[in-house]
Amino acid sequence: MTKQELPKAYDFKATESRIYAMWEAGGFFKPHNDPNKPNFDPTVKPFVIAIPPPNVTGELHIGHAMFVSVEDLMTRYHRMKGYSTLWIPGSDHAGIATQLMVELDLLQNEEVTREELGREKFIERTWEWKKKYGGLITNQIRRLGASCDWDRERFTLDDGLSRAVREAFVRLYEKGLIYRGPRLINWSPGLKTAVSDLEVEYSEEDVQLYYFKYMIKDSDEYIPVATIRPETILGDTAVAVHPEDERFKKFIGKTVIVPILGREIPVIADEYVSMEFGTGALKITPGHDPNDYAIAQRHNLPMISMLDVEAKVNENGGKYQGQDRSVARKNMWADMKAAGLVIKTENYRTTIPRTQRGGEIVEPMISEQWFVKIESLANAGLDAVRDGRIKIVPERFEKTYYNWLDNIKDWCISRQLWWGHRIPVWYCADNHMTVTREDPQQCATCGSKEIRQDEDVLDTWFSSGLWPFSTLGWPEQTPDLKYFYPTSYMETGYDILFFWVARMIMMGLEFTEEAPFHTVYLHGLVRDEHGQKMSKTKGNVIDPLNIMDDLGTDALRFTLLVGSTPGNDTNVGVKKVEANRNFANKIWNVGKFVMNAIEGLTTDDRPQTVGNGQQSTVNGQSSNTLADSWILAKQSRLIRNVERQFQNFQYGQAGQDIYEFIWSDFADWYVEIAKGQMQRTKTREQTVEVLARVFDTCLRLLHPFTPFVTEEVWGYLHTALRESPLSEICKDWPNALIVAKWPEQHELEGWEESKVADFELIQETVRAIRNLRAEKNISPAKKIAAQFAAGDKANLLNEQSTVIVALAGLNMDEVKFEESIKQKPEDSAALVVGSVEIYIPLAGMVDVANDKARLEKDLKEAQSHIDRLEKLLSSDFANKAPAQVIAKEREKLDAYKDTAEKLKTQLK
RNA sequence: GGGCGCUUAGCUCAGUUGGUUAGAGCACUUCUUUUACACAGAAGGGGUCGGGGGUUCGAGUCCCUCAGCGCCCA
Repeated sequence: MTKQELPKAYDFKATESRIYAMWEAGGFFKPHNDPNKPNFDPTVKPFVIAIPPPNVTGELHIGHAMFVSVEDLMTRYHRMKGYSTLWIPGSDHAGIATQLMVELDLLQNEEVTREELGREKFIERTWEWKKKYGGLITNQIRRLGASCDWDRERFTLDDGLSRAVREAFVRLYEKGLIYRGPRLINWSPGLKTAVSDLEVEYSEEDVQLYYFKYMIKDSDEYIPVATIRPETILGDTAVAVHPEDERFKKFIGKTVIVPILGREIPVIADEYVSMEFGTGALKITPGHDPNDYAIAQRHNLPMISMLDVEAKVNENGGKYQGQDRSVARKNMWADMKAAGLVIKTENYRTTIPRTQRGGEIVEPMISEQWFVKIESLANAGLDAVRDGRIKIVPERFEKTYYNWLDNIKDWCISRQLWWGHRIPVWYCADNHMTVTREDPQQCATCGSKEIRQDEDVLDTWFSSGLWPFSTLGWPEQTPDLKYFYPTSYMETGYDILFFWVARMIMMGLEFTEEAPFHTVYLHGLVRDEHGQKMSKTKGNVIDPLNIMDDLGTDALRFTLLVGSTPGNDTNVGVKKVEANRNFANKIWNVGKFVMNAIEGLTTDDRPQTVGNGQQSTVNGQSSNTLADSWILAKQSRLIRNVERQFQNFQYGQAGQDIYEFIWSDFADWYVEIAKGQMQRTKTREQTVEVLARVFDTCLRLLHPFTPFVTEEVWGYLHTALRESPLSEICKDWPNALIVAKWPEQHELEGWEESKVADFELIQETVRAIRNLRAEKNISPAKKIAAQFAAGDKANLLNEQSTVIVALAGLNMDEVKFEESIKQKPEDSAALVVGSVEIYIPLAGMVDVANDKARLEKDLKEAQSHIDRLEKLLSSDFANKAPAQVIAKEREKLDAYKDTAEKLKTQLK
């Protein structure tokens, strides 16, 4: 495509997939220094991120778009900085989610259940399903521009990662950190599996509180008890009261009768019981309540399970056996009412535990499960953050992290599922356990060949916890592991700090004796434009795929990255994305302008005086125009700011600053001035050079945010330059922006401040005239006259006359710059900008009263500043503030005084 | 009950070593299709930074306190 044919608007649809394919084919996503290659240099610093693996069953949602945007930004930045950069992609097997999805699929399409199919066949089918649909999410991640090394893609159920899981389990077991036993766990009756504490969510709900009588044995007296779950009376093994409770003290040690069942249980005293809540007496059901479980352990009470795996009443429930827990509740309460044991019911609001998936009520149950002894692991995890080996950004989450690990309980890692890593434990007929890395042929204890493997699989998070090193080949000491581990950043949402980050830290420290990363960066959650959580039922879900279709990937990425701060939630609405689509278009069009400028150059444009002009242009000296110097100084400041912000993880602010510079400084001012400068032979080439260099730097700075449009435009820029008299500029450029060097910071050279100040005076002057034109409704086409009384700024203004004339729409032949004007011109409007007076002759258009009002308004404002500053400078401020700050304020005061004087003269 | 966060222009948000009557995008008003861009340009209106107190020469920015909203943990 030649440049003349470039469309007026940026066409992201025709660009994105082509650019992505170019990057991938070019091998740009791979670390430039690869330990598996012969020319490997171990001294080159790597930068590594392991992707938070999305569920293999998943489809892209806005949360994925967020983490991909942030991680790709980090990756691209470090790649441009010269690190050997590796972003490892992959997905996890998502035990429950995937199994459910395949089960549903089988049921709907073949009317066959998992059980009918059998375990082996079912797993085969799940693998088939994974192969068919597993690529969906990774392709969607590609669409976001993710620059990860797809050759190193991993899946938690891969052979290598499965070996890592096996190794980890056996090591922990051998160390005594894994045990099996009956414990109270969270049971999901629908899924018929244990779930971890973290997979339980609590919701506030309205329920009934049931009051009833616990009859004292051989007596008419009773203890009133309140419960929200009357059916669990079937599993009661005690009634507890507070030891100081005057109402019930006398019953302590006595026996009460379990309603309907007639079992005899003791009345015990425990300080846990709240005298204020309910009736002040508590029924104890250790088999189905965590608090009761703890009390029962203190008092050596028996534990009764009264529910089966489907949450139906079991053989311990007498006549209610076989009834669902909710049915049993109704029947039980009716029977108790008939028996005269019911006192009352009332409405009550409490938190109900529900499963993350499905939302059914979780049943605490005593069950035989596998656990990781967490205390020593947790302590190691705490130390790593406390002593700074791992830094969490933003810092406040360190407190959350400590708090969680300080109170952590043993981790239930077994799941009664089929899809996952099967627990590497075998049992013989005598129940000897054999725990090995390789599948055993016989029992390690008795040699029996009759062995069977444990039916359970491991929690998906168990394998995810190994992710930063299992993906690099652990437990093998592969070249990748040696060079790329520990990884650099762990970037993810704060909502999985516990689920995943903490577990990775614990596992990393345990198995590699190193922190798996030195920095944890947590981003916020994405909400809708009014801060509401996105949900399908609310209908406020933003689908990133639709957004990318409509507005482009760069626009989506920029929206997610800018305007948010680490760890804070971000509101995203289509309006914002549209604004950023416009920004991409701005880049495109500025690019078109710069390329046209380059192509318009011929070797004849090279003035004799410039000679080795390149040098003088970049450092803003000598032959540069004021505008050249100004834009270079501003850009230099931008680079320093962006660098500082990247170091502090202030990506949003960095993006905003770049946006601001490109749009407000470069496009709105420099480009407009460049149009004039390019008309004069003397400045033509240097102007094009500044345009090219500044724009090149802009594209580099912006590339990690909006990779597609910047890569595309930079390609055109590169080509245009190469074929121009300015080809020297791009002699060191690589083939693609993605691997171009990140702009270097330059120290201030001393000239910047005054050039910027001078230019700003020009800007204010232009604005003042434009303002007047707008006020007077002067047609933009009409060139007007102007007279300047500029005092010591007369020279400056005179030098910049072409700029002022062009931007303010003046007629060069009717413009005069003087130090002062003796006679105020008749019939003209007067403006005051700092110490500069401007007279615009407006034959017939002058509205004396109106002008006076405007001048008076200006004077009032200047006067209020003068008053304020005089007060300030006569206060303690003048003694205590730093000299620089005082000087600055004094200068301001002088300027305002000057302005006020000029205004007063006008008003005479 | 403990912890954390938020409260800045009509809306959504920036504002990280405290420096002096606060910025952006969208929305709004007026003008302009000027050969990079109407997914644009120019000009303009709009807030004193939730309330109160304190530290300081100086606070949106630090401290205390109150209120509202949200999140996490128990």
